[in-house]
Amino acid sequence: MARVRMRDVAEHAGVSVRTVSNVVSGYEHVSPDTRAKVQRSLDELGYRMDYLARGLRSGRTGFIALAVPFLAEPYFAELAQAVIRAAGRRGITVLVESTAGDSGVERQIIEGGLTNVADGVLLSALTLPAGDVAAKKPDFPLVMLGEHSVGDQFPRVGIDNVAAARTAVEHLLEQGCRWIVALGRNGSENGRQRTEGYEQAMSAARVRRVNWLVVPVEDWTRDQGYAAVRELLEGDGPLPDAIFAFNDALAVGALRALDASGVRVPEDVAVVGIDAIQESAYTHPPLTSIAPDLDAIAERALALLEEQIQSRGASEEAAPDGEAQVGAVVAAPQEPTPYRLVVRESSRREAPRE
Amino acid sequence: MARVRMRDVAEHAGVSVRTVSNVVSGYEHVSPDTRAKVQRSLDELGYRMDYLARGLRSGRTGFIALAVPFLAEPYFAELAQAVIRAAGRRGITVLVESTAGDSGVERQIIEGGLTNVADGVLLSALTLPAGDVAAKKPDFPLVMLGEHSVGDQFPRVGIDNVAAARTAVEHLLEQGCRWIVALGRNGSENGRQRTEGYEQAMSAARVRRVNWLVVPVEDWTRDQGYAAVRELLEGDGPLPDAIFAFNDALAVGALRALDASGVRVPEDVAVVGIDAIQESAYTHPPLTSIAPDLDAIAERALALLEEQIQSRGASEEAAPDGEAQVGAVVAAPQEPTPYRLVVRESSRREAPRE
DNA sequence: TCCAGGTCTTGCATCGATGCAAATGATCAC
DNA sequence: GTGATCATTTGCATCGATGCAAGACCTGGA
Repeated sequence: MARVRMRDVAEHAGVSVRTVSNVVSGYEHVSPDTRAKVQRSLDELGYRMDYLARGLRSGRTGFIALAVPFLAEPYFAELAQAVIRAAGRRGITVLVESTAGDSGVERQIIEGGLTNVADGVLLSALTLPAGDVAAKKPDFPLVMLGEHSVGDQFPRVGIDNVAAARTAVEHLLEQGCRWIVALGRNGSENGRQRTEGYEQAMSAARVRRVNWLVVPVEDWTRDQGYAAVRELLEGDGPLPDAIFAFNDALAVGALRALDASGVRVPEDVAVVGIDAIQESAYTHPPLTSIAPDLDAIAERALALLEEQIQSRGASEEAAPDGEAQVGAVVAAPQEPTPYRLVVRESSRREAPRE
Repeated sequence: MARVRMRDVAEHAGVSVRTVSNVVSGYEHVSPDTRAKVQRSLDELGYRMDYLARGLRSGRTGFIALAVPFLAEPYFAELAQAVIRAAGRRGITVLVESTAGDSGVERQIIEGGLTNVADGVLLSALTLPAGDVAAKKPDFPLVMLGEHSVGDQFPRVGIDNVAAARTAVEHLLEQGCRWIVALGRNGSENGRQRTEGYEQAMSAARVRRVNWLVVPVEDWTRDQGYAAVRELLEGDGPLPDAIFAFNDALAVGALRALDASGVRVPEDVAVVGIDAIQESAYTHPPLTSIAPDLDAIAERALALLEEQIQSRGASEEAAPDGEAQVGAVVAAPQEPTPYRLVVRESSRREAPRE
């Protein structure tokens, strides 16, 4: 059974190929009779659109690419799920790429490796050096997820990392914690911002500098969190009051390390994370975290991307060989998406210690 | 900057379009001179292949689709990651679909909704009724992941669910457990098989029937595991010895419920899961689980799929309007992929109780 | 009766690449 | 010198759909 093409349907129904196309695409000026007749042939032969051919001719494929560093990291998996769901509502199919934190792949994407397969790209960059994005000036629709895009050349969707970190730390301070360790500083922009939020909150609360501590890690993974806290516990000094982990994976690792050493949470050390991944409701004890609104992120990212996709179509008409004007269209800076503080046991203290 | 096409490169290099194509695709009979010249133009103009056009003409896109029920479920996320990695090694790009456990979407995929965008499909079906797959006889390359494909019409890759369940239960028996609850029976084929493995092990160990218990759930999620165990604990009877959860998500929920009720693991109740998701190494206590070899699954699934893809190309030549012969090509039943038992604290008993 | 203005339908060119087979040119054996 | 062989390069048709614009047909008003 070879493929059924529009031509086959057209012959079967006794109309032209173009008319079949009109029926399929829902063109309005088709007589009810013709439409019914064609529809019958369509069903009978089991016609299915060849998306490649349509994409080639029309310049739109109905696909977008989503690039995340590690799909196996819960946060990205949940983000991907949200994007896929939101895209489904818009009739868009998502092509998921895993860049594996390799800036080579990320760069390739920036340079348009997926253009004309995907109408646009959602990029959750991890390692990409700031300069690269700026330098490349991609000429296709692109929206950054999570990270501040340096120089704000492209729209970016995500929470305010500084504010989110500040909220988390303020919560710990409200619980009476005074000696709070920030866990997770690394080379990323995101890490820098969350560190800044931590410092703002500590500073505003007039916590003495000797009680500030920023612990570096390589990746934001459970095992790095575990290893870092393990090391912290092996020192002979007194324990901190609380740990603010830059994401939940680190927090999960921290909880495990504390548990293994018999440190009580939250009585001895309170813990807070960011992301509110599903797992965080099931840790021991359940983890307090900052919950970004993933659906809102996905929705807005797609809206922005579609905006770019449409304006691109238009601008290419207007200026066949002009400069890349994509960025300009969406010059308006985006407000950060909302987040919530989800308070669970890991940070709840009956009566502040101090 | 409009797109650079082969034609542009050809003009720039002073050769024919076909020669450019030959250089790009690595055709061997191209003189070094020409190749170098074309390559220079390619680089200079920044040529990038239009995959749609190539796919349309050649019938191969270099994409495969991976359909999983919930991408946000760690097991599927990790599976997807493994598939993406393995595909990357073969120069294949993966299109991830989330069927959301909706058999409508699954059926659509079976019926070929993605054909000629994807060269083949890897389907991890969840809800799809047995009959559907059998009835539809898809005429495109398809490999099932995880589930036994009913009637074995298509190749299927995955562990032996019965044996894996048996291994898990045998481990509990070896630890001295006698009253083991199986948690997770539901409508799925997978659930049936794991129940069977449980029964085989219990039966072989001559455990009294009164100590058998299979607890049903709707989905294999943390909250279902939590709710089911919660209910179990609220009964006034004595506690079971152990819980065998059909997957790690259920086990995580179970652990949380036990923890919340002050039941000690493994002293009071031992717990074992299946999947060995990354999270399972960080639970309280760390969870014993069955670890399928995801890389092996991904590798083999891709190998089988490529085999089908190639043989399809061939068979279409041979029999332009013949029946779907895809299934026949891979008639040889597949051996299950390997798995390991990963023993952690949740099931380790110093001295058996009984 | 004729034309304007609308609906409905169609043919042809085209998107950017590759399959096919033939043309060109070089090399070699006889 | 001549035909055969092989490497190299090319032109043309084609994959399956849509953009475009014109053609066919119908209606109602002058």
